[in-house]
Amino acid sequence: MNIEKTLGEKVVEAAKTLYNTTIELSSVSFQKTNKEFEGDITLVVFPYLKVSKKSPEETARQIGEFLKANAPEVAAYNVVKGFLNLVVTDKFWLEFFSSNQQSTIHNQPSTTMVEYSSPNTNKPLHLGHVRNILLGHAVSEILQAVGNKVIKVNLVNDRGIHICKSMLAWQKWGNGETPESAKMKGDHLIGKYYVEFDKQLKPQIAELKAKGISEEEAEKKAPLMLEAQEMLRQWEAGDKEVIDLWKKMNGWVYDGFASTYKDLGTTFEKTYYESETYLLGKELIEMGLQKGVLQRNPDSSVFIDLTADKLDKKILLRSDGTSVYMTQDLGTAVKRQEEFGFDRLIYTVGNEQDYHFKVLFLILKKLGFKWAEGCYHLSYGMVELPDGKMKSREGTVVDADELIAEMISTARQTSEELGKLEGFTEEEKASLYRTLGLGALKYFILKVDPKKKMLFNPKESIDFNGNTGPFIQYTHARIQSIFRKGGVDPGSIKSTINDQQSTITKQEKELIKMLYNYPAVLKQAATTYNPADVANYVYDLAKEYNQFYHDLPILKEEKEELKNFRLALSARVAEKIKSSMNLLGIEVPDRM
RNA sequence: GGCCCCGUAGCUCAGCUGGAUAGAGCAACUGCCUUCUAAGCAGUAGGUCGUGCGUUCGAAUCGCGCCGGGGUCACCA
Repeated sequence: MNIEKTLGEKVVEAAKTLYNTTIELSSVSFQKTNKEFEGDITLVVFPYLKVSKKSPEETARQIGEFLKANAPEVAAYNVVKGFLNLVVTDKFWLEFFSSNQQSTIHNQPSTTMVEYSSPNTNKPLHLGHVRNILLGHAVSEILQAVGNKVIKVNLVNDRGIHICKSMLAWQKWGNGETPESAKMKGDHLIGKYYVEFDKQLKPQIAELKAKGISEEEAEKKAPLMLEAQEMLRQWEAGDKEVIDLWKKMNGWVYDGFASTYKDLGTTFEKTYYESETYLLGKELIEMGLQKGVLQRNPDSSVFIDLTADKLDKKILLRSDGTSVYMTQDLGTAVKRQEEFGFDRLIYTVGNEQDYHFKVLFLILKKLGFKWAEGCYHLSYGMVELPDGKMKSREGTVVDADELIAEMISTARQTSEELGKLEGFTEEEKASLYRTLGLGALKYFILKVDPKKKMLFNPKESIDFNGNTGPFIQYTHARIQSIFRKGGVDPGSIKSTINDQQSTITKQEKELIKMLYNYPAVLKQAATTYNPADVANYVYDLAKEYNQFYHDLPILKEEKEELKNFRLALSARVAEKIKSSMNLLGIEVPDRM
């Protein structure tokens, strides 16, 4: 059931009959009719003037007349300048609605791996990570909804100098403190020592600088820094004491992350650890050298020359034979391909790494991996605060756990003020506040186009009115309330409206049209990896429903037939709100 | 400096595969709860779509230049 296609074919016929010309079906495109004109679907006739050799108005009129005579779906038409507005019959919409069919979308199912989150283990998650996690999760859900097999993976950066900093600080000043003894989440505890390290390091650097050593040099030569580097060497050498400490402290961090992931409602099929992948990729270097794709410097470091592709030269192996970030990413990608045989691999990583991924994918192609075509960098903009960027070092970060707690508490406050929760147990209330607080946060982040940077104002961004998650959740709760009041089971409403004689109101038709559009929206969101398409759709749907709800009686409608139709319509809208929101990782309550 | 991204109402964002008088929300102002949840609905006000050329019957949308903001150009990750 596809009205565009049906009418498009008729337009092709019209061109044949009226102007004796063959036009391609694919070249016929319709758009939504503007609100201020009558009609559902509009054909812009300007492109056909050359063929018709008539004025825009006359051309539109002729095609309109043809369609009205030959397409049973067209009830009427009107012409405004070169715009042919077509009114689709109520019968068509009602039949679509009562058939309860999806206007199906064709999609090549594939196996898609989505990498997201990818945290460091030396500090807790902040708002930037939240955007990453929500995006990765939502994109995974959307891809799955259109029929792909999705494998969600996380790549944890659990090794390196930054972790040694936290370890060293804890060793020196921690007095054996644990998350239990400090009553702190593990990731926050580690973060505390990471900050402590920096605090202790600063005076050392200042001291060296006072002796006339350059800033850069001072940072490297400060005693604490030397100790941290020594610790990293011991880690790489497999020193048992260091490894044990590392395992213990990472364990704390993972417990902390697990709880944040749980709050955000995401899970991973597989977690990769850099401590296990950082040596990967070296054998690719040998292969690349043999293929002549890579070159070796006199100092025996290895690089690839991408200047012909308007990129730079990139080192892939240091002169001491150790690998770099890029090498590791190459190796990890190959390993993943071997393990899962994906068709697509999506990296959810901030846009500051655009260049890195451009290079990564290009090297994979040059090494001869065909599947590199299926690699994609889901690049997203930063989250900025009113006073600028978030920087961990400067403490200008919005902590994920604190933010979540704050959203939940605001939800509680708002709910208590409104006082609609009579009969709720304390647990039910607590669960609702979570649903609402997290709904507000997730929707706030996902409604904006991923590739754009976004501004988060802690004071103003927590809103529950207007274009927000709770507004949409509220609409769902409202619908469920109707069913409760009417003692109706939404699953078993029989809408037996007689579509021969009945007409539908503007509000009803708009809702049916939106239900009709859902698959197209989903497809669009999936092909552009953009959850914001779903977010904007579900907002529009909720807004449209609220209008319908306000303007027309549902339970109070006296005609049984019409009442059932409106109940059925409400049920279908509720379903769509629920499934759309679930794609965004947002739950919808039945009461609020 | 080279390359990449962005610039739409006071604020936060839609619209961008070219189409009609550029849309929402927030903030401001005004109405609507003895009627299915007012976290709602309706309305007023707010825009030379950064700017200048160009392509086109038609440009917020495409191209080029300029201005402004951000990112990135490690044998760091």
